Amino acid sequence: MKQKITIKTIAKELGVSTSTVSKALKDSHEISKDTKDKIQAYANLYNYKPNHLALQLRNQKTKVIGVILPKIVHHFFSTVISGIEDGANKKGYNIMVCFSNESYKKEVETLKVLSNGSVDGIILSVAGETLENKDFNHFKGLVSEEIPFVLFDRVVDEILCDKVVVDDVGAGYKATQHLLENGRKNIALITTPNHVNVGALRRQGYEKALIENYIKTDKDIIVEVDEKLPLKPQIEKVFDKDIDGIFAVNEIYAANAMRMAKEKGKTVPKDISIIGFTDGLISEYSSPSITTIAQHGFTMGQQAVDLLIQRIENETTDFKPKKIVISSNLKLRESTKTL
Amino acid sequence: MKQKITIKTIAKELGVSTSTVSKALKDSHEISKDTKDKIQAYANLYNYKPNHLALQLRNQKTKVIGVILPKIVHHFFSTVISGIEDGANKKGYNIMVCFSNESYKKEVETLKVLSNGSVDGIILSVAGETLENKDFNHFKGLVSEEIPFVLFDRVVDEILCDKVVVDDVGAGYKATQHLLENGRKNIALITTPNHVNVGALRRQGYEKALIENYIKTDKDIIVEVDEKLPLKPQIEKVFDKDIDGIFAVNEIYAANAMRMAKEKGKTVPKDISIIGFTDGLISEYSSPSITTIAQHGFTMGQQAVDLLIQRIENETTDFKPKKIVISSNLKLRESTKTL
DNA sequence: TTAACTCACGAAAACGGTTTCGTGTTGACA
DNA sequence: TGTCAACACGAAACCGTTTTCGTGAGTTAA
Repeated sequence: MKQKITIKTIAKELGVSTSTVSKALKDSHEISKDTKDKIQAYANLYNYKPNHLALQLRNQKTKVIGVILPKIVHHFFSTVISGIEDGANKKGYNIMVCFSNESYKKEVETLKVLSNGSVDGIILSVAGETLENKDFNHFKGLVSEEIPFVLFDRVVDEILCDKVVVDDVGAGYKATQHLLENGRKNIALITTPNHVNVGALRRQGYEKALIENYIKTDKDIIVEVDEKLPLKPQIEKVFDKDIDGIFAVNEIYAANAMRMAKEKGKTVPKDISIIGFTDGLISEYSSPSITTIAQHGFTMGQQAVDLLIQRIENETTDFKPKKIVISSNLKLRESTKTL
Repeated sequence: MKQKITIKTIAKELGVSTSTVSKALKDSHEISKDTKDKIQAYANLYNYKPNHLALQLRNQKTKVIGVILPKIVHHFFSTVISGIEDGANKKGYNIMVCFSNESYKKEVETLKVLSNGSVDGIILSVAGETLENKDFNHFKGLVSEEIPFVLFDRVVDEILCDKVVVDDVGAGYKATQHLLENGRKNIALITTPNHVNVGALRRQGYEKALIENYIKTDKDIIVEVDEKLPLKPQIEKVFDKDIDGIFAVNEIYAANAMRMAKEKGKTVPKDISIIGFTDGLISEYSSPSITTIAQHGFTMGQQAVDLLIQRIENETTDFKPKKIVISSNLKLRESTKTL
């Protein structure tokens, strides 16, 4: 890289002190117009840019926000990033994005790297493996160092920090209720293992809706997908039973359920209604298109970053963690159309 | 944030100089075992972490790579990010991700922010508006400052820097050829306006294949989609003509074409074959699933970051820009199945 | 006994800025 | 003519770390 021009070079060239240059560039009243003009002209000519690192060191802040996600090639998470970036940008922050790839080890390492002063605060959604392990010491460390820290979507209740989540129970309830209102009685649930808390919460909503409608939950039509095994046979299982509705806790499961329905000679939504989660492109473009719960990822990202920046800038007097619950809503499409 | 422990605090507490602390923490032979033990124990106890900013300032390098993309909620781009992050991580770099949102102005601003020393190098895919404007001065500025800079996918030939692209012409050719081999004769093209160079290149491949097969290109069955107008009617237009194949230059266009085919009472792939671009989830989960050109975004990201890091670390003797062409390949699915 | 050498550590500069606190020179006013 | 304020600028400290170059004390060999 070319040798960058610094305040020192300008000072030397123009025979003034660095303080004068610094002040002149900030248009300080302390400096005479003549000198200011001369310095500013020189700076412009040589395209002077203040070195960000030096400023960061002096100001003890980086104006950078660290974001750690389990994965990126995923509609919901990329939408959230988009919201975070938008919110951050409006307040003059940049974002540094890292991925845990659902791995506990990588999450710990990444957190360590980011917490050494590279960023002013961190936004994170917990890796799958970490949720499984239930080892949250790395988060506790962060909190005790008082580094501003916001969890979103996949959160851990026992960590005392700001959080942004969707109303997963309510969403599961709404989805199931919608199927029930469509006259469906035997509603299968395709969900994640219980340690993934969002899955567990959505399941609670599902069960709540069933109970309110005096329907017994039937373990045989509930699948807890094991991500390590092939998806298809696991989903196929529920089709052995007599079902007329499916609630899947994410888009991929929903799309696969739909495909399986077709293979089994069932028509959607005539024979069977399907509802998914996450309003992604698959749901929109599949045919029939899939009714889903919209998660408002963009909003979540914005809210998360707003919370974080509040912590960063307020030198908060109020230490009580805040929790924002984003309400989700149903996006009606063809897969649950009443005939 | 809690007051961080620094080398200075340690030095003061232990009554030694900062240089001694620094050396002790690096296990320097200059320091006696006793002193080292004492200092290291203290550092561990108080969880000392060296301040990254100070190191960056001293070493004049950040170990951070800036990435600027037109958008993120997009399968291809998120895949590329994933590849970049992977490659960067392996070499000990982090990535700072920003978005131009297809806007020229934001691209210029973001570039300015990143080029003030916050990053060691930049990877970028050009914003749509910039391609339209053809104003590339901000890139030229970067290059003349000799900041390591890699363009990918949406590149500008006149900028002298490393580049990573897919073989768009070849891909367009392969796609069209495949349709021709399926016995299709009247192949529509749904593409972007010509200023988006990837669209233009894919079109070249399309035309080349037609010419080689002695088929006249018919302007009436080529749509240049205007992103500012609703997509559907623009696609509908080609269905007025007698077509039996469609090559769409991206996934969204392909999915919409498929939907329109259905609306028009045409069966895919019996009446009409459809082929898309970008191997995303829509193509995989649509039904019938859509044959596409796989773009290998992950590989592109890795290659781009490898090129960049070479530039950053080699203090390159060889100033000649490199261009890597990633060859794409056909992913056969149902939408072009021969019956 | 003295020169030479090793050991263990400290002082200071450097990275690129900002900011506080002088300070020498004017000019105005009593 | 003496006093004081305003003006325009510079010196130096500071942010946290690394690194070069001393340097004093102790040890060894001549």
